[in-house]
Amino acid sequence: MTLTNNTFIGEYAYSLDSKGRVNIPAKFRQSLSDDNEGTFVIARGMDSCVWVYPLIQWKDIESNLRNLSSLSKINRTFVRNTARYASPSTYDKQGRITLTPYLIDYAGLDKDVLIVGMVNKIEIWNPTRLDETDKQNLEIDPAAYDELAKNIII
Amino acid sequence: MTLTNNTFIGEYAYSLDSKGRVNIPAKFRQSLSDDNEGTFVIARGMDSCVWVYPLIQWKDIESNLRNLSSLSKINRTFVRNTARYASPSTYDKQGRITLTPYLIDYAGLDKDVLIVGMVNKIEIWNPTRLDETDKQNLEIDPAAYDELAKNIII
DNA sequence: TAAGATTGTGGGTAGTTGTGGGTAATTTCC
DNA sequence: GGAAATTACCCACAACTACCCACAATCTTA
Repeated sequence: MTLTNNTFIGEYAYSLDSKGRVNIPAKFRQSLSDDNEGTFVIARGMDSCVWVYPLIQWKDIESNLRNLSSLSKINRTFVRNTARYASPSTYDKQGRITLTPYLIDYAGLDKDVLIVGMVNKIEIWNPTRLDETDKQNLEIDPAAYDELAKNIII
Repeated sequence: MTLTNNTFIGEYAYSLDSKGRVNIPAKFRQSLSDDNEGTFVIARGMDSCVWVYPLIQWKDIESNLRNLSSLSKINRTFVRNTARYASPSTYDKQGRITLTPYLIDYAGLDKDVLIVGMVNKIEIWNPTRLDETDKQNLEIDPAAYDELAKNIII
């Protein structure tokens, strides 16, 4: 059974090896469409985690960045912050991608990691940090939920 | 694995040797399309860094500059500042380009340099200066920044 | 339930990449 | 025109990365 292409849901506990490699869950790989050529782009998440995009999804982001003129300082800063920590990573025959030392450090990753499907992308977390983040987010402003409700039906 | 042509992302710590040469990361070179003939154009960045364009990208910029009328003073200044410090540089068999003394001095480059992919061009930084620039940019208007992110990041 | 297939994890090896330096060709200056 | 300085090209080594193989655990299927 295959869900929609390039769509990721669910949570998996995997491990990061000494060479900085993590497995991408088989279900996620199966969901990848062929035009991704088995490649993801890893980037710095807005939370304390690593974001993993399917290549074609990232290309969308890239073409938006390409249209920002470097004459404007805020554009330069934005492009730099986004592109700087990103890098493509093709999975090997075992289904693993290699993370960069910077991102491993940024997300505080150790041997045990959690892989979380975020629908259009994947997040890689240190389990402890995800717990902490969850706790902080428990007190979300109900008004914010009402705002969300306007945009999504569940 | 093939990313989009002439597109650069990621950050690399490399070194500038005594002859003014810096390596262009292998991934960046692989992304260069053949019509660039292994040539980049180095120019003075708007921040305190060196900008490195693929040749064909630079030709685009040139034709844009050509269309700026010299009747306007700001146009004259802009064209002059852009063209004056630019020069082509073909990489050698080891993948290195040679920087001009002026640009090395302008960017304050020492032995250790950071190479940053900026999607359509490459930046070469003195790590210390990039840190400082990062800190200054923290005071950028967050609302304007979020506005950018809203339109781009998925 | 048992056999086979698939999936996750660890490690070895060959090829690639980054860095330093040497030599020949070219340019500059007197 | 010739010497000095600069530039371009080439070679060699060390570190790293990507690829490959092997095994164990899990899931699937008969």
